[in-house]
Order: sequence, then C-alpha cells, then structure tokens
Amino acid sequence: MDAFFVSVEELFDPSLKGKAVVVGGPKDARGVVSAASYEARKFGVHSAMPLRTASQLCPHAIFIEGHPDRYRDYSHKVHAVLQEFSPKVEMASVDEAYLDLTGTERLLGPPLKAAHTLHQRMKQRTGLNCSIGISTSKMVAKVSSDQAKPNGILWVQPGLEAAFLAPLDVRRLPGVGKVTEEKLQQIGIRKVGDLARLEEDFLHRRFGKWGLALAGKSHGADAGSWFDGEIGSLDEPKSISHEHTFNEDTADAQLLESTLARLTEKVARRLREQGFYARTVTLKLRYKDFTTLTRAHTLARSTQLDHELITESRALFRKNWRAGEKVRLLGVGVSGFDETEGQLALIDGDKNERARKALKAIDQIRDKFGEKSVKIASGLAGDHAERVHENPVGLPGKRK
DNA sequence: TCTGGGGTCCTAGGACCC
DNA sequence: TCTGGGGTCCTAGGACCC
Repeated sequence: MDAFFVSVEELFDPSLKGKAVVVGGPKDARGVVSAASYEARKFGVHSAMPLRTASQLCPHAIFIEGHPDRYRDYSHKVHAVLQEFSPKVEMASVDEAYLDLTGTERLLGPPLKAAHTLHQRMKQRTGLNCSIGISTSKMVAKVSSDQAKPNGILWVQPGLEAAFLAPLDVRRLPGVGKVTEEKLQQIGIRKVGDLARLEEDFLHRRFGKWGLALAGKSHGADAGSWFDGEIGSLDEPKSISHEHTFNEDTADAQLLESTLARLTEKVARRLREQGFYARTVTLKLRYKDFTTLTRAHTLARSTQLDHELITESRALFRKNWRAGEKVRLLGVGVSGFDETEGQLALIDGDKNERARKALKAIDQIRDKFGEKSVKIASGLAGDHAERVHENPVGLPGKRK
C-alpha cells in the first residue's frame, strides 16, 4: 500500500489530501516518522527519521499521532480484497502482501491483467492506492513493487530478473541495510550488477552464510530467511515484547520499577491471549547515552502468570541497572514458548490455579472497562510496589 | 537532527553432555 | 598431565524489516 498510514488518515479527514502529513507523533516528541505523505517526502522527510528532524526539514507539515486500530482495520479490508484474487495470500506486514497467482490464469487472465483488475478493485473497495510488482520470486516482486511506487504496476518478465536488478543500488535489495551497503561499498560494490559478477565463494568467505544469500539475491532468487517458505505459510510468533521510551530520561527507581511492571503485565496478557507459556524473560535497558543492554534469564518452567514474570523482570532490573544512572528506555520480552504449562507447575498448582482465575477476571474487566480499570499493586508507583509479595496477583484486598 | 516499537534471524562464546 | 569431536542450550549483541 502506498503511504499506508497517511492514506488511511486522509480517508477520515479529506482536508489532509495533497498536504505534507507526517504520522508518528507531535513534532517535538521523542520518536520517529512512521509514515510521510508524498508531499512531505519532497522535503526529504522519510520513515524512521526523528520527528524533530522532520519538523526542521518541513516545518509546515501536519504532524499526527496516528490511529493503529484504523490501520489494522484497513489492513483486514486489504486482505479481503486480495483473497478474491488467490487462495494463497501472505500478509507480510500491515500494508504489504504476497499473492501466488499460479493457476489463476483461466479465471483472471495473465498476471499483468490480473494486476490491473486488482489495482482498480483495491481503490474501489478501500479508497486506497497500492503498487504491484509481478515476478517469479517474492524478492523480485517486492523490489519491482517498490520501483512501481507510487500507484503503479511493474512486471518483470521471466528470465529478465537479473537484468532488472543489475542497475539498482544494492540498498534496494531487502536485507541490505546501511551497514551491509557500506561494507559492500568498501570493496567497490555499489550496484546489484556488481554483486552478481562476484564469485559465490568469495562472498561466502567474506560474509558467511549471509554472503551466499546475497549472491542468490543478486540473481533474483528468494535467498535467505526473509523469503523462506511458500506464500501463505504463516508461522507462530517466537517472542512477545513491550518497551517504553521515557519522555525524559529518568533515574527514579520507583518510576522505573512501576513502568517495568506495567510492561511485564502487557506482555503476560498477550501471552495468555495467545495461549503460550514462556520460559525466557529478557530485560532491555537503554541509558541516556543510548548504550543499550539486554539481560535474559531462563526459568526452570514456563509460565504466563503476571507475578511470576514480574518477579523475574524485576530481579533482572535490580541486578543490572546501575542505580542513579539515567534511563532512556525500558523493555521486557519473553521467548522460548511452550503450548502448555511447565510440569513443575503442578507442585504449587493450587496457588497458580487461583492466580489464573484472578487474571482471567482482570483480563475481562479490562476488556470491558479499559486497560486502566484494574491495576496490579506492583504496577503502581510508591509503597504499593512492595505489596506484591503478600498479594502475588494483586487481588483487591479488603482495603482496596 | 538525535535517534519508536514490535518483531526475525544470525553469530559467537561458554557450559554441559556423551 | 594435557586435552577430541559432536551436539544442545543459554546468553548477548547486532543487522535488518515495517
């Protein structure tokens, strides 16, 4: 989808059309651009750029927070349209998808014709512009749709994949970021064609497994983990995390710990929604100077309970935070998923059973009345934080 | 200019096991 | 006293994607 977040915002507020619009937050906030209108891009604004930079380049732009729920909604609408064109659809992100058109020729005509129909129908049904790339591999299809933007269609005929890629900067290849681009530049490689001329062996020695993938990509192959698997095969999540950057760096232990508890609760909640039990808890800590550390601990058994995860994330925090040092960001993640509870849980099964029931009730109340309607004691700042020991799941006590 | 939040995958070293 | 080879699991950091 073209400038997806901005385009959705325009549907809800047509007065934004044709203007410089930046989605990501207020112009003076700590944050980055998640989407910029084409008008804003003319001034050099692009996604991932700090908002403050964007507002310097384009002071007259309209800065908006954005509406994630609307984007999710429209993503589903997009998905529905795509499914009319093939049973094999893979949503690669909210605004990007792959379709396998193999065998759809009798119904839709040749790929280029199908693409035109799709392009039109997408506009009719969603009011949004998209760009379409057609090729024999996912990777080349992706690159060609990038080249087709905005609002275009590009077909790379079979056999012409390498020729299409050759004149492009290596940076256009998915998986080649700033670092790889620079490394390649040091050995005189700028264009995909330069890369394609190198020996596979040389790239393997120089860049390891990644080098082999690069060699494949330069010829148009779906090389590397990004493009593994059939279109439409979706795998289960491997980690769940939440993080928060403070508006102002802080060394306030109570604020830090209550934030940590809040983040951990969010993680635990999603764990329960997905029906997973996690074994590894990871803490992320970023200091004022942007140095970042992660510290992980693997539990003897997996869990999805708030208090068990909070105990763990708090222990990691207390052990690793250099007290007094200002913190910019805190994060909590879990990984190492099981579909069932760790065996040892049976030992204190009764206690956990009660905790589980309480959490279920809390989850339901939050669904009904909002995230803030119920707070677990350890999620509060101040002396409440200690109460978690006597009251593990934060069940409302007599006084609360 | 000052750098979000949610993810995936890869590498490399160390512990531990047979 | 000197030290193989194969494997798995865990941890930390980093590149990259949207």
